[in-house]
Amino acid sequence: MRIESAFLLPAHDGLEVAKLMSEYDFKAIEARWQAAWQEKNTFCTLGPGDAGFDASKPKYYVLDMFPYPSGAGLHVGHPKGYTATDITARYKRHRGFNVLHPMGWDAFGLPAEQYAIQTGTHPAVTTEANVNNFRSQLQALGFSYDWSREINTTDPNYYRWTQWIFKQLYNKGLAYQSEVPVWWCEQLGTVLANEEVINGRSERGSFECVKKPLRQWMLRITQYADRLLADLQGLDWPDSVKAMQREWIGRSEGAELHFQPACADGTAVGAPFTVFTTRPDTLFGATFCVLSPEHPLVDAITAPEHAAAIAEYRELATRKSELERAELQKDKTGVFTGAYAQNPVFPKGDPRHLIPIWTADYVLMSYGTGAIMCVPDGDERDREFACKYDLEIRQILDGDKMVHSDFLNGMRKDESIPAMIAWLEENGLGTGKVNFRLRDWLFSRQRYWGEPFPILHEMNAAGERTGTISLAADEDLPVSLPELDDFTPSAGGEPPLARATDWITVVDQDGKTWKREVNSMPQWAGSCWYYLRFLDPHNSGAAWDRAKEDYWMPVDLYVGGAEHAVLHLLYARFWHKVLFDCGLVSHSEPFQKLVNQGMVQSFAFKDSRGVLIPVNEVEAKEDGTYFIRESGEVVEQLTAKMSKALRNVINPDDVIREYGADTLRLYEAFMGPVTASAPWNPRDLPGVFRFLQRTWRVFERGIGSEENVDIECALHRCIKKVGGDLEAMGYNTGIAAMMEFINTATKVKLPLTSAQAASFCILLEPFAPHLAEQLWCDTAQPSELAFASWPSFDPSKLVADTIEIPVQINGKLRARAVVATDCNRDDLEAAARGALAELLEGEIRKVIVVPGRMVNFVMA
RNA sequence: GGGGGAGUAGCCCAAUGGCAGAGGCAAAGGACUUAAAAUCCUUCCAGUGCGGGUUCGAGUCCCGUCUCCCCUACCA
Repeated sequence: MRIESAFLLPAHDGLEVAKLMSEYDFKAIEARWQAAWQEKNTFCTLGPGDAGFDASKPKYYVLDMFPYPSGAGLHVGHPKGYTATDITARYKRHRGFNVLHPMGWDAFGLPAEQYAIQTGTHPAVTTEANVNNFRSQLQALGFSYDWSREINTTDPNYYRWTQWIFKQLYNKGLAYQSEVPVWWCEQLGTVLANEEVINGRSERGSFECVKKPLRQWMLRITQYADRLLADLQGLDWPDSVKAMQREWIGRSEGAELHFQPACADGTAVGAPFTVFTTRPDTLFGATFCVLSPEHPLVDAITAPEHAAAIAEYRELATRKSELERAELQKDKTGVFTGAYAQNPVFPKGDPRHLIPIWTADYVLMSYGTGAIMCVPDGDERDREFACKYDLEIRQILDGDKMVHSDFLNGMRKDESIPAMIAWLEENGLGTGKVNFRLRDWLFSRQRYWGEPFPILHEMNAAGERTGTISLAADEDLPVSLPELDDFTPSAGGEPPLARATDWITVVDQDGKTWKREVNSMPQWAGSCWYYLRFLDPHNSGAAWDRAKEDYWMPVDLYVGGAEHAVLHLLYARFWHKVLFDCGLVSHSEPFQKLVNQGMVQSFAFKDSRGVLIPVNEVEAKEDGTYFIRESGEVVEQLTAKMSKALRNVINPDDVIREYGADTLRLYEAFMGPVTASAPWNPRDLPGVFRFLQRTWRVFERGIGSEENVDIECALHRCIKKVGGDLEAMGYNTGIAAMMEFINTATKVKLPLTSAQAASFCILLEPFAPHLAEQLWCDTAQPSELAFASWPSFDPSKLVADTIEIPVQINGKLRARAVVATDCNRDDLEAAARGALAELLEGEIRKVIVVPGRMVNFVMA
């Protein structure tokens, strides 16, 4: 692209510059308008309490999942979602909404801390540099964020309120300390939440994790399990995300029942144990029980002659990491304890009364009660185990009917389960019970770069904790992070905050000594409520103003990646419900509509052995196949995630440099439906770039005084289509409609009228705002483009006077009839008969006439 | 094993149950040009993974089946 010297004139001479330009110079245009938006605070949003705020207008809160500002900067996946929300935000402004469209930084987290450990650079320094980089990258894309509302979770003025919300949780009894077996990751030097451990490895870094008992802070999310489940129903969320949350909460109905352990001779030994089952009605078929190796009762009931074998098995199980357990998959192992359980449905002396108790690691201590009753006739896993160890299999099911089950015989499960629960409760043997997979949320980490807890532990004279806890007073918030220069865990495995000896010790007015909590909050804390802080980001007296919350909430559109389907979205819903119960927010759910944008993938190449080859080692042949440059070996093209190793990462800065931000935005939106994943295909970029160029050329013709009917019809079709598509987030088809219009205008070779130009600029603005602003300015439109009313379309201009209607016989196209557009049923049928003529000889059974659409004759 | 989603032209992708094609890429031809690039114009191509069903009419709805992607998994 040629740069003329005129382009270098300052922005305020823009009108003159535009006249000198002969080509679409995106660089000058984008720089100019980004500066203008910033200077004029175009996208600064007023809210309740602000002077000039118009409360009569409807509101629209459109939110992106705010990013973690990584050192790698933005990649082209980020703008896919951000472009979608920006298009919608800009569209809603044209529709007269007060639009809240903010951006911020989820900036606490591990990478900055690990970088600090390696280099000594303070995480705050790294974070600030990364944030500055992210901000300028986002601004280069021309997003209409209200930057005056920018927030950063690591800002003490922000985490002050994160701590304040924690206090509300604590005061409601939802935060507690517990010595729990937790996932400990040696490499990361911290504990992790269940959700952060996948197959025994850390989600971040994929390091091995082990279970270890430690004193930790927990949040009672389980208390909200039922509501978190039930309220999913009213949300406009993807089914997949709802399904994932449902599974994660894992509600299952069944019963708990109690078994008395006994020796081989039937004498009771040890305390009764409880099992959870979804099929208590299969108790007549229970032929053994299994306790998890970690179950506390195992030692107590093990018969002496089995003690050695049991000890060895338990030792093996504890050493086996969760990873190994998962890898061994279905290969079940177990050991007999030598003890028996009394099956209460059979009398003493009945050979079916005593059933052996085994221990096996396919039963997990972390689910249910850590003990199960086994019904090999009903459960596949139990059957497999029974077969392997030659345990009894007793039939209780015939098809879907119960058999050999006394009072349950002949019933289906919908009758037999309640019947059995009633019987159990009557006899004091068990109760109906709802069980959840959801565990309480492990809420503490052993990190520096996180929110400190507003917690003080009382110390006695000997320097020991008394167990009394007090909360930091509201006026003492924030509890700021102390300065450190060593971020590694301190001696004795204490978190890095334990190194800040001055910071830790607090002496109160009475001279009593307290020590600060040295754990910190997990990264999720800040993202649990950031959407509320955006409403009132500079409020120093409260987390948010209630009137502002009342006006803006809930979030109308929330866009982000599917990877947050359970973690962030479940935690945020939990906090929001707690805030709702505290009377601090007006709705029980924060995010009304959720959309997961698809992944932007990239091409990769695979050789004949299946090895992935970096993109820069591959060249294309003329016939469209690919080969390795050095060896000449032909490789297969496939779609993969972008990764440094494959060298197929696309940097948005490069795209902006070559084609401009408008082209990048347009391409991201044109790739396909916003929810679909698709590979970044550099060959498609010139297509959208050409569209912008053609648009530029159409406007280069200047403004015409005469209204051309073809252009006018095409424009009204375009207005209708783009508006409808934007309501449905059909960005790709909306762009196609604008291309259609520009193609028509290009062919007609006449200038647009001023009104036509204005309408088209408004349609274009959400997608390619810089170019739209320039054209708006060049055609001397009054008012401000960003808030110009969306044009309306004239239905009479949408269609021609006559249309061609397909005429079918038995659903097959046989002729066409040209009729007036507003042709009625009878006239249409007559015209159709005329078009078919002699083909209609024979019995006509039925005639289907759809005015404006088609005619179908059903013939014998 | 369970759950979610997708299969339409050489490729990406459109089609309130109503003529399979809006748009883009690629390809071919032409105009312009000394030439090339750019630009403009024109053209080419599938019957919708497969098998049934409902319907006057199915890419679209229902049943079955195959393939691919994502999530999840001894959850009792």
